[in-house]
Amino acid sequence: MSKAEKTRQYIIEKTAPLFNRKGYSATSLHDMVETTGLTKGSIYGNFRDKEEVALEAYGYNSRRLVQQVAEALAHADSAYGRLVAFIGFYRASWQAIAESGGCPLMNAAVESDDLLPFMQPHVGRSFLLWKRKFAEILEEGIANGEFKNDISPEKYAVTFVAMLEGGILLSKVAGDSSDLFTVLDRMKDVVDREIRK
Amino acid sequence: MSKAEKTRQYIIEKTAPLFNRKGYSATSLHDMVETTGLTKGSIYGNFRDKEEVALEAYGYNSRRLVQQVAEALAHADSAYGRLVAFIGFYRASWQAIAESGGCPLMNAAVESDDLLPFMQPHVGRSFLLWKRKFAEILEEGIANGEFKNDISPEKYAVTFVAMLEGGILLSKVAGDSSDLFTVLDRMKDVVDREIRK
DNA sequence: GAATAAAAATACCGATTGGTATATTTTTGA
DNA sequence: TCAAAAATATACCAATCGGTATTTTTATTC
Repeated sequence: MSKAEKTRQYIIEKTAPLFNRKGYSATSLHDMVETTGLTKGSIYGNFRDKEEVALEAYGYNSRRLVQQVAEALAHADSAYGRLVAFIGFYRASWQAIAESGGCPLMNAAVESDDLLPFMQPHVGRSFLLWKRKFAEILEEGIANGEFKNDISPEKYAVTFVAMLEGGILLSKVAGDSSDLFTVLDRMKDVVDREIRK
Repeated sequence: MSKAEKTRQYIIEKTAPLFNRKGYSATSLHDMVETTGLTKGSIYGNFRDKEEVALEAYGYNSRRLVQQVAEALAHADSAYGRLVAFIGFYRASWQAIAESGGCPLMNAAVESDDLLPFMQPHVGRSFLLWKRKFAEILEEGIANGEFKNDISPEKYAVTFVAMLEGGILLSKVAGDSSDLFTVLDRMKDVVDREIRK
């Protein structure tokens, strides 16, 4: 990895949390200079413009979340176990998510609709992947006989993602875990009562 | 109503959609001047600063939403009818909400956490009222025998608000009503199967 | 280790930001 | 209708915005 590639990665990793917390348009070059300890010249030597840094930072933030979830699911040895681990992941890391400024997908989605049009397709893809992840686990469980075979994986996936995002939003606003936990409890209930055989 | 009060109200009503679409910090004085047709001098003659306009605009946006929902519920003559009307309201007006930049509560919530600290308590109160509205209908239905009496109004209220906000988010990102409609269908199902006697 | 290439720092640019002091116009009440 | 007061417009301000040309420093390669 060349020097340039290293600093490029360094800039992304350092600014990513900032972009998630302050927002992608509200984060200024000055903020970026401050948190990286580099200068504008250095940043613009490695990136075309602020948009490019923001886009890479969003990619970093969303990929990190996906990766963390993947790690949480790695030890589960059944579709049911993976669903429970998914729910457990959010129970365990809601505080970290709240402190880092909330769900990166939701933040970028809300900001991107009129302010960051270049980011919108990326956010759209992230949400599709997110729903797919849920749906795949459900399909797997149906295929191997863990789950009832008359359920719609796509519809449950949409409902679960909506509940998760809504729960995160409510808990962030209230500054309290209880609303998200209420939603997570409900999700666990639905899995046990409606999905699991 | 004096001239000043009239223009004050005029400024709020004209800028409110703009704040919801572009965001409260990204909307500039220039934007405000453009959409109102007034000048900076006139705006600053009626408001202390941009924060004050933003706060009033948020109040206007959230109050308008509450009022629209209240109108949708007005004709229902039972707790069940009000729940169905609530769900129906979002089915009928999702496009209008999407075009106006999304749910004003969600937008302000996402932006306020680090960027608009002065707005956070107001948003928190809005969500509390939102949850209360749902819970009240559920309590009413339990009291008059429409609904099962072993359900928790607060927990169902939290779950419903989370589903709604999450569904709106998914549909806005996808630019398509189907995800929100999936969630609304699910809510109707839950009401019929778990809540209604 | 010197020459060269690459990366980073400095110093600057015009445009835009939120905000204000002052001048002008328009309401308003006698 | 005519002053006084209130409301609006004009003209300006310093600070910050994203971005760039140029110089200086640091890596790299022979």
